[in-house]
Amino acid sequence: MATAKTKEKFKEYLLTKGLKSTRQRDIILEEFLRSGSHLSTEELYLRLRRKHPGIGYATVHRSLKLFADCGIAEQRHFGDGQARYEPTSHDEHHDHLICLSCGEIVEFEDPHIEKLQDDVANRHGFAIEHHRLELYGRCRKCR
Amino acid sequence: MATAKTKEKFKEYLLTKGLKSTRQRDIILEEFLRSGSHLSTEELYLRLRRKHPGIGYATVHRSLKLFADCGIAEQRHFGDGQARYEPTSHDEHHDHLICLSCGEIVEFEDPHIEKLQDDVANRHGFAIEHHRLELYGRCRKCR
DNA sequence: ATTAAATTGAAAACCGTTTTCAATTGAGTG
DNA sequence: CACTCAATTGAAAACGGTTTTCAATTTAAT
Repeated sequence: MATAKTKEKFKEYLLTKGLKSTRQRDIILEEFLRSGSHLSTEELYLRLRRKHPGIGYATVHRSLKLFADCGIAEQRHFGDGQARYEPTSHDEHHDHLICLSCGEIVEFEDPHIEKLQDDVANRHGFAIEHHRLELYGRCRKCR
Repeated sequence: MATAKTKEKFKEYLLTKGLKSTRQRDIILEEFLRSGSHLSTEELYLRLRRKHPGIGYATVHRSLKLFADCGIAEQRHFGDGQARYEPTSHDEHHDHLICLSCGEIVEFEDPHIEKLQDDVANRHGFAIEHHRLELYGRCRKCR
């Protein structure tokens, strides 16, 4: 858990951009890192409200965007029409399995697939910046 | 171009559901099939308006959903926040390369990748219903 | 023709996201 | 420690794509 390092990186980012370190940002980042992956803005906002009723939705929203700009979070879109954020993992890039029944989201890595994707891109003359691979179905419990 | 067959399938679908065949639906389906892939509701609506100014946005929207329910169209979401529809292809399943500069969308097939996806799903006990693979980057012209 | 149900177009509602704005706070400066 | 000024905040409004509502119209079966 590189929580300290992540906070460091965020502080660094704020400095270089002339932005300010605030109580709210600290609290939101803390909760974001504690709460695990794939949270929507709404979900994070609701969690925060338990202990910090003063923090507004807009601030949560803006903080998540900041985290993404800074590189410590990534925005994702699964099929349900709302943005979700996950802390940037410093391991291998990963993709997602999503259960259509219970909503569970499982991460996986497969370098072999990544390689084949690069091949496809090359074949079409594309310079890939990022990709998205999601497998939707029923998890072991739900089927 | 299995246009006739597609129209047939749609008529069939309307019948079995007790829905009605209308002038508007005919026109919208015609234009949808003529216009090629990956159109948003808005885009299709604008095209239609040229020759058929009477047709409303809501009707285009509802027709596209009907087409999807019927199985002759599929809804997609690429990164730009609006739904796009493409006629269901009866060939191999395909995925997409999307150019971040010009918005061009190229289709590709790769059975090898599909196979590896199935392997991943099995490993995690998932029964896959569908998947989504999109490669975002710059196309040959744009880079 | 008659009828009942489905469909239509315009406008309003919806919902997640983003912006506005006045009040507050953070962090350098004298 | 004030002081200042830009950045930030929370509430509410605006936004943009999607979906629904509703009265009028059309369809298809009688």
